[in-house]
Amino acid sequence: MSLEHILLGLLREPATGYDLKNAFSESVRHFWSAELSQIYPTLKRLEQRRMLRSRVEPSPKGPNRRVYTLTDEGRTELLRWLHSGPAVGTERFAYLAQLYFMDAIGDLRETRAFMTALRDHLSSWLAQLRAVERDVIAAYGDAPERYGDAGFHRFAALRMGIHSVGSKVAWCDETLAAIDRRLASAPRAGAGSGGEPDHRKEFPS
Amino acid sequence: MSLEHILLGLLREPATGYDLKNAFSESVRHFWSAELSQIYPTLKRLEQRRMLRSRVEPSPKGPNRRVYTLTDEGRTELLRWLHSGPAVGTERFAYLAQLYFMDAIGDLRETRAFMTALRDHLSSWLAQLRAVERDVIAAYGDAPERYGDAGFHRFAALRMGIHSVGSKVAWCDETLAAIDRRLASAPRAGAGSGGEPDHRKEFPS
DNA sequence: TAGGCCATGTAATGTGTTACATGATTAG
DNA sequence: CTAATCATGTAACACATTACATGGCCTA
Repeated sequence: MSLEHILLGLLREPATGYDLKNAFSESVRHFWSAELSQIYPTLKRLEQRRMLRSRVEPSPKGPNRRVYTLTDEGRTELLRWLHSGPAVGTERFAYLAQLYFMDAIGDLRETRAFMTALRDHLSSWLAQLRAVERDVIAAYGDAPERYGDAGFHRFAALRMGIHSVGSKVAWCDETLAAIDRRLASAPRAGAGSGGEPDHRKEFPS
Repeated sequence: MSLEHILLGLLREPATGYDLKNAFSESVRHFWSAELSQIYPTLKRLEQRRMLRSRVEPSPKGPNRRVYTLTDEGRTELLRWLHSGPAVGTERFAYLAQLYFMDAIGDLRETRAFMTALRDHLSSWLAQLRAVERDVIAAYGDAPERYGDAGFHRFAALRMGIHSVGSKVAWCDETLAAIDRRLASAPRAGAGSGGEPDHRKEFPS
């Protein structure tokens, strides 16, 4: 399970469940999401397995806080995960599944609306990522190989987002252009004039 | 749940659980994965909700087969899903999480090995996608706007994979180059010479 | 005084994975 | 005769989402 490992990674500095939730909203959300109601039981489980230890402290604001810290076992498990090679092959793209089956609607203008909405979403995401990049470069310079270790790794992850989301925006534009050409030649509904490449055995993504 | 909707999409033609599993291995696997042990109960559930109907038939090879077909309710639900706008915001990238925390190892050569393995994986994936694209173009021409409706949508999904995976390979190369520059200036382990941009509030992906 | 943030959790339900269990037919 | 493919499923467990439940402190 990756959530456990992400929590171990974040807990290299002690934190409460609530703090960790904020870390998700701030930075981690771009590659993983989790709710408090998932974080709390997961922390408890990790403590039972002795990967974390916790103590209750009074809070300056609000109720007592339970602060978790990483144990040696936890640190070992984190390193084991990091050494286990890239965790690939679990990606899921619900919106691609929708597009893949969207011929069922039988009206390409619906596909066009879908792709436009997707493009909007992706391009605002890209704008956010570029803004972060701009801030980081302004603060630390444009040579990430001279950043600190944590900064170097995080900048690399940020760059992947920029590459990947950017390429998807480009794909939306390409696809919208193809849709418009298709609509121009057959403004109503569906079937193009060519053969039906029901390449069901082959795939997208 | 998207698996349910994907099954409804595939069941525009009648099929058995086993057939559907094969559809996953052949085409759907590039944006979703599912095991038989998940498919069978999901089909049963969909039948209970009257979105599918099934009948048992003798099989030419092997045991009897239970063939599922879409009902009107099922078709309606499929269309509802397709009309509900792009399902975004649920993407999870476990390997980015690993990279993000990989400074914990304290040896950049480990990061280099990780990125190399990731690059290998992604570029063989890309090669597969390009091979499919080549076959489709050979069979149906290079103008997808003249494909049939299903083919047009599936080709669009394929193109997203090519854009997206291709951009990730480029990102691996960029990152490996940065790692090598960094290793050249500080061959041992960790800390670069610049500041420590622990931009924990900022993020990747 | 109303709403937001701090801070904790549980319960119910839904979704997904891994392992187990069975057995016929067919191709090598 | 052996392995792959066809074909069905259950059981146990792991993971995730949504809704519920509580309550103090601070700011507008």
